[in-house]
Amino acid sequence: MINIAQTIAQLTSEQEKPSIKRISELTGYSHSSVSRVLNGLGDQYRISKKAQAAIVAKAQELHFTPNQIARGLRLKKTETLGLIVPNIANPFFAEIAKIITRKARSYGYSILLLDSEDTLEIENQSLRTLLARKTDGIILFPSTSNNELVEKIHSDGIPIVLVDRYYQSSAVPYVSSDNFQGAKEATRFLLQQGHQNLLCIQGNPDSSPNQERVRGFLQALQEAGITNNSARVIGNAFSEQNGYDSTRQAIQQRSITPFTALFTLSNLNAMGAWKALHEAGLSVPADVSLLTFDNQELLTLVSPAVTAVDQPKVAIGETALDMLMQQIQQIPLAQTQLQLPTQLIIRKSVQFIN
Amino acid sequence: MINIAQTIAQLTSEQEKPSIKRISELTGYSHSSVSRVLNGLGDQYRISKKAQAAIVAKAQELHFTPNQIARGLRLKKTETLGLIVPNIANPFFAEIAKIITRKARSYGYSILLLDSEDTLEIENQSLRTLLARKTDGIILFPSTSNNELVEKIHSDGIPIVLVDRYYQSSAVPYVSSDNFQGAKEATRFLLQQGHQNLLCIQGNPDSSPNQERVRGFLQALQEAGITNNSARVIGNAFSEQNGYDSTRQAIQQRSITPFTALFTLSNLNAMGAWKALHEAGLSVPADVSLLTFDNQELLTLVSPAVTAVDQPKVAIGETALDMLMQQIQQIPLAQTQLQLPTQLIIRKSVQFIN
DNA sequence: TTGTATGCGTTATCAC
DNA sequence: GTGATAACGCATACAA
Repeated sequence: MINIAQTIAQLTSEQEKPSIKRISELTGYSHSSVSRVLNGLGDQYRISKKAQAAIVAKAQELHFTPNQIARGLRLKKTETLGLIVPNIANPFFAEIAKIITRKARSYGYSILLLDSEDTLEIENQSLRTLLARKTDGIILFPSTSNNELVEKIHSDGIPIVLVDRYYQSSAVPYVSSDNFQGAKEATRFLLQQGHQNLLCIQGNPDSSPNQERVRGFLQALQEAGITNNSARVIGNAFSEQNGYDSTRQAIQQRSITPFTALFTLSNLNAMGAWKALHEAGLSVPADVSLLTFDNQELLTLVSPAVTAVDQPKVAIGETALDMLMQQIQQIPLAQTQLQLPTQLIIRKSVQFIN
Repeated sequence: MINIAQTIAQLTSEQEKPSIKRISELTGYSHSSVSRVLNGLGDQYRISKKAQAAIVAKAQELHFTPNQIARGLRLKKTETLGLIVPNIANPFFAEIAKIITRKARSYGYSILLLDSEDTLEIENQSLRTLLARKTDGIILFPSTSNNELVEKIHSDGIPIVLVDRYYQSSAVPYVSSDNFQGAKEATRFLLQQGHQNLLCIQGNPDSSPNQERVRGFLQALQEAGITNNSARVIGNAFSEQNGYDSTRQAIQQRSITPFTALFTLSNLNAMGAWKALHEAGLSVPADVSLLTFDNQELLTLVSPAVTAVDQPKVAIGETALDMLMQQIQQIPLAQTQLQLPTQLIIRKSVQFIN
C-alpha cells in the first residue's frame, strides 16, 4: 500500500516543471539536441526532421519556456537593464521611464526599476543591486553632481548612461536637454515682452541642469545689458514646497526687489509658485508673468495656460536607450555627451508690458 | 618570448571577477567554507576565527558581491518582484509604483517593471516574461476584466496580487479602492448640494472599478428617488480624450439633456472635461459643478480647486505588497479580496443650488 | 573544524 | 546526426 501511495505521489510529482532535461527524458533525445532544436539550431546541426518535430511538439505540449536565470548564468547576460530614477512619481521621470520601458521591450529587454529618492546613499545601494544582479546595462538619473561609484562602473567597462543630469569633466556618457540654451531662450522671450525685473526660482543648485539653466538665465540678462542679477536667483530645490516658499518670500520683499516676471526652473517649482501667487491674490499675467522650465500637461489646464520650455522627453529616453544598447553591443559611440534642443511653448502666462 | 607574453596575459587576466572560487584559491580554504562564512554561517559551522577573518578580509579586499543570478538559480528565488502597470506615465499608477518600490526595497526585493500599455496582449507577454525570469511574485494592474493566464498562474501557486482592478467571481487575491462606496458617497454629496440633473462621464466600461463606480452612482440616485438615469452615464475610456469628447457632446445636447453637475470617473476624464468646459465658456461651478473620482495634486492648482474622491494609494500599494509577501512566505492570507475606503475631499468646484 | 561532491537549468565543446 | 561532458557561480548534504 505504501508503495502504491508512493508511486502515485511520484507520478503526481512527475508533473515537474518543464525543462530541457524533462523534454529530453520524454522524447528520448539528449538535452544537447533538445537545446539545439529549441534554439533554432536544429538545421544547422543537421538534426533529423523527425527528432526536431518530436522535440518541438513536446515543448509545446509542456508549455516549455527556458529558465532565464539559468540562461543568464550560462550566457553571462540577463537581457535586463537597470533604471534608477530620483522619483518615479514625478511625471517628468515617469514619462521618460515609459519611453525607455517601451523601447527596451522592443529590444527584448526588461527593466529593473529602482527609485533613489534623490539620495546618494540609495542611489549607490541601487547601483550595487544592479551590479549583483548582473544587468546588462544601467540608465541612471543621477541624484548628485558626481559619484565615484559611477565612475568606477564606467571605467570597469560596464555599459551605463546618465540621463537628465551629468557630471562635470567626466567621461561617463550622458544625454540631457540643452538646459543652457533653453533657459537663455526663455529669458530672452521675457525680455522681449518688456520685462526688465525678472526673478528666477531655481531647483537643486548642486545639479547640472539647474546650473546650466541659471547660467542661461544670467547670460541672457547680461547680453541685454542687465547686470548684477545674481541676487535674483532664489530657491534651492526641485520641489513644490521650495517653489511655494521662495515665491512667498519674494512677494513679501517685492517693495525692495520688484519683479514683473517669474522664471521657475522646474515643473514642481512652477506649481508651488502658482499656488503662492494665487494665495497672495496676484493675477497671472496681469500682475506677474510666469514662465517655467519643463512642460507638463497640467500647464495647459490652469488658466491662463503657462508658457514653458519643453524638454524632448521622447528623444531623451530613446537616445539614452540607444546609447546603452550600443555600449552593450560594443559599438563605439559617435557622441558620448548629448544635449538635445528644447522648445519654447508660448501660451498665455506672459504679458507684454513696457 | 611568446611564453612570456602569455604569462603576462594570464597574470593580467588573473584579475578575474571576484567569486567564491577565487576567494577560496586565494585564502586556501574550500569554497564551502568561504560560502558559509560569507553567509554568516561561520560560527554555526564552527569555522575558526582565523579562517573567518582571512576569508572576510579577502572578500572585502576584492569587493566581493555574490552573483545574484547564480544564487537565484541555486536557491530558486530571485528576490525580485514583477510589477505590471497599464501606464507608468499616469500619476495614479506612478504614485502606487513608488510606494511599492520603496516598500519592496525595505524587504530587500527589487522590482521588474513592465508597462502593458493597457493591452491584454502586452500584459500576457509581460506575464510570460516574469514567469521565465522566475520572479518570486507578481503585482498586476489588470488591463481587462478577466484573464485565463492569470487564473492559471494563481492556480499554479505562483504568488500574485491584483491591484486597482479585479476579476469578478475569481479567487485571485486583490486590493482596490471601495469604488462603489466612494462613488455613492460622491453622488450623494452632489444631491445634497441640490443637484438633480447629474451627468456621469465614465472610463473603461469593461473594468471593475468603472463598473463599481457606475453602480454606486446609480444606486445613490435610486435611493434619492431619481430613476431612469442610465442614459446619464456616457463615455468609454479612462483617457483625457474621452473626457473631453464626452463633455463636448454633452454640452451640445444640453437643451435635450440638461445637467448642473458633472461626475467624472477618473483624473484623466476630469482633465478632459475641464478643458471642454472652459473652451465652451462654461464656468465652474457657477454654470456647472464638477466632481471627480481620483484625487490628484493638480486638482488643487486649478481654480476653483476640484472636489474629488481620494483613493488610499499608500494603503493600496503597501497592502498589495504585504499580501504578496505573505504568499511568498507561505503565510495564509486573512483576507484575499480587499476594498479600501475612499475619502471625499470637498473643495470649491461644487456649488449649492436649489 | 573543514572539505568533497552534487545540482540548480542552460549552452557549448568536443567526440563519435 | 547525436550525445556525453563540462561550465556558469553558488549553496548544501554528506563526509571526515
